[in-house]
Amino acid sequence: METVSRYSRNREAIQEYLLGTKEHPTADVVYHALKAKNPSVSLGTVYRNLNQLAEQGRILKLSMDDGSEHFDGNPLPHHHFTCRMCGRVLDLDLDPDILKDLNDAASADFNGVIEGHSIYFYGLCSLCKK
Amino acid sequence: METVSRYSRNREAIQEYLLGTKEHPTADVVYHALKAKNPSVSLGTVYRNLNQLAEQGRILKLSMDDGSEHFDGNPLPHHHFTCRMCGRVLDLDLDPDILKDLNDAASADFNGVIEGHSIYFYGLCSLCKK
DNA sequence: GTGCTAATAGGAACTGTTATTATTATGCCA
DNA sequence: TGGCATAATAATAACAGTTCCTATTAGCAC
Repeated sequence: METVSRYSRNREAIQEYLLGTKEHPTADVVYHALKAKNPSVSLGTVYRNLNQLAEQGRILKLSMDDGSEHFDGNPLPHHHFTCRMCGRVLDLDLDPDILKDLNDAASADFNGVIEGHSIYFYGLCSLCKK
Repeated sequence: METVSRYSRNREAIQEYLLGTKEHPTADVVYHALKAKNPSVSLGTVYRNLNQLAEQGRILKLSMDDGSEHFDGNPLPHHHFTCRMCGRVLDLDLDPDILKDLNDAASADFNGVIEGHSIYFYGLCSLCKK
């Protein structure tokens, strides 16, 4: 079921929007942002393109602990933090050595193949800790 | 909004079911298992009690990467692995030292308070890797 | 340009979850 | 023990987020 993907103004706009923000918006937020510039976009289009971009590895899809999905314009492996007060999602970089140790430790007495992991940190962000 | 929780046959049955399985079922799976013994249970009751048990820390609620929620009768901190072929969720124990390093590394240049983390490993389980 | 097909808008349909309501059951206290 | 306040329940309606469907529009190879 391989489909060739043609140019699409909406898909471009979605990726641009994600690249231009440090936030990690939900599909709905992206939808409203796009709608501000082009009122005729459809929510279905936003979902289709977000998922397509994520499948192609051009953006990241984050499944948060509360079940909601957020999107991240930075496809490079990195980690995330969610504030339990305000719900904001922030980037968080980790020492690569730690991560290697982590996969090694997980593989230690596990009988399958560990290909990767997702880590979500939680707590209070700098604003909410006051 | 504190409510005292009384005894409930259904809640007991739900917890017993979770304790008696090594699987990590979804609410729906729990619902069908309970229904087999008592056809009059309602899906709403299952959700209410699963959430209540999770809030009380008597079970764990797992938000998987695909957005689905699974429940785990073992409330002690441990980690999970999801097979990308069959979708099964398995337990996975990690060296506590690694985890301490992980939180320390995350706290290093972060301005808020890191209270904890969830880690989800993925790959192929022992059955699917063949 | 013509023709093929991906992308689209709009809305219906679907899924998982929560809220509502009337009823039943638990457990305290006289 | 019986009465009472209220938690728990079953059934179902409502809801949110997401996917699916159909007719139409737009990229792009020729």
